[in-house]
Amino acid sequence: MRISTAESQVMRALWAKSPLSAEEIIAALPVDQDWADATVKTLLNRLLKKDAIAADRDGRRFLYRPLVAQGDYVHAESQGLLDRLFDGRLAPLVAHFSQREKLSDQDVADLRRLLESLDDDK
Amino acid sequence: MRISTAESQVMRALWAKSPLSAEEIIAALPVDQDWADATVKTLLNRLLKKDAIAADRDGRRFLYRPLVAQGDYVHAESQGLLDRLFDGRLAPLVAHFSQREKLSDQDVADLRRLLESLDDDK
DNA sequence: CCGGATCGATTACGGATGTAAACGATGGAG
DNA sequence: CTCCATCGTTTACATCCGTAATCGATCCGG
Repeated sequence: MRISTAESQVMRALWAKSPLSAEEIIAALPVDQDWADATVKTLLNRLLKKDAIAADRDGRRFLYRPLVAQGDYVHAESQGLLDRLFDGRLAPLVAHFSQREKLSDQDVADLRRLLESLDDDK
Repeated sequence: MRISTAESQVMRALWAKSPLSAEEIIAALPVDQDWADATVKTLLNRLLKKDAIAADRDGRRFLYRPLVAQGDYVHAESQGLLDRLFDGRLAPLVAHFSQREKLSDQDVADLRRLLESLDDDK
């Protein structure tokens, strides 16, 4: 059962902090993403139906929490993109970005550190 | 106007080689992706309507060629994923992969080379 | 010159998605 | 006790997507 992009915004909020009430989730969404409350309610219900989240009653309201691990979702999505666009491999994606948008110094530094830590493992 | 995942398979074929006739495109699609001919025709028409490709008459048939540059598409998709899942930054994605599936030696080597070439630019 | 094969164009159709209003239960204010 | 505000639930609806059948024009073999 797939999590759509709109739904992923809700998951995002829950992955950042949970459990949260519907109201809190609405508040936690990016400002530029201004959905009607009803819209978020719909997304919550769809996620419930997909067993991507669970709801625990807390008085008259519910507190929601993720059932799908962020890592699993992120991995599936990322791998899907790599498969579709980069023959499933990571380096070409990084290469792509290094040519288009210059990588930020921050990114380069992070990547460098990452590779070093890989060395250490060996 | 967005290019869907199914449509992107067709684009993939055209980016690899163009112009191609519908028949050639069908042949060029991955074997595991066995669509009815009619399906590919539909996708071609949708892509035409979206101005993602163009068709030039060649006798009784058409030869199709991409109008959208592969780089542009790839960039939009990739950036979208990064924005949705990694706060728009690249390093966290790489970090993610380095934790889950071990990066292949190939990938690591490629990344290392990439970073070195970035150094050279400076 | 005719009928079948072949193209592209048109139409179909169920399910997912984005977006949201309407409805029904219920708890709290007065 | 009653009525409104507030939740979650149900229903709505246009569009997109995946998948494909059908239709109409046209070319080729006989």
